[in-house]
Amino acid sequence: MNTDKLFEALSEPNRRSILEYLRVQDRSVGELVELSSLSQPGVSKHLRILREAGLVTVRSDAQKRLYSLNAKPLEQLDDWLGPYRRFWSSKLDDLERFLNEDEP
Amino acid sequence: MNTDKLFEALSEPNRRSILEYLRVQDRSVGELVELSSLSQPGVSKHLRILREAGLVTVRSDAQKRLYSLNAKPLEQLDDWLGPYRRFWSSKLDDLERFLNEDEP
DNA sequence: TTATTATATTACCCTTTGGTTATATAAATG
DNA sequence: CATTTATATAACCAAAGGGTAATATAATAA
Repeated sequence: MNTDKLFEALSEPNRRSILEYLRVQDRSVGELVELSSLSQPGVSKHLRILREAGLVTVRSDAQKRLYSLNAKPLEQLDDWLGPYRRFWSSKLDDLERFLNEDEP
Repeated sequence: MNTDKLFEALSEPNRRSILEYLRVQDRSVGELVELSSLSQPGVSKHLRILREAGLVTVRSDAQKRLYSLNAKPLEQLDDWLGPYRRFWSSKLDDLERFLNEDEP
């Protein structure tokens, strides 16, 4: 899945909220509408973007559509963070200092 | 620093590129212009947004302005990912299965 | 089959975004 | 001080984004 689309999908606060609701349990569109402060089409539009980013999956249950979190793509985000980790980990900063200890 | 602003800043591919350039070494605006495919004002605008998200810092060197990466805010992203990790870590998935082994 | 329920799409609106060119500002240099 | 160099801001524009009401679709229920 595309990294650009992933970041794009995550850039919207309402979409991140939806992911957090789905982290707790699967939800129908109607439930997500109640949980959010959005209209039904609003929620559906966000769900579409999340689906296209691979962050959620749907299955049908009678007339309802149940959405589930699919966190797999977030692993990409974790990977993206990888090279930046050393910059905020103070322990590694110490290690760096140690490795560069040649200078006076 | 604000989480919304952080995600927003990271949602733009050119801005993520700039961060990667700065991960290697500090850069003047002019250098970033050459590295990117953007106009000088274009780069300056992105740098402003990165600055406001706390992801870069500036210092002056003669007429130049040298930008540095500040990865600290990315720790927030790492934290945000926290609760999602268990969803993609297959090892933990195995642990979950084990913990739920009561069911036939 | 018709009506009801649940969701997706369409059509619109307004605001924001990302890009550019032109211009202002700031520092160094002749 | 005038000029050059380097960057930031302003002004502007087209496109995208996010929101809603209205409408289409899909599945169940009467």
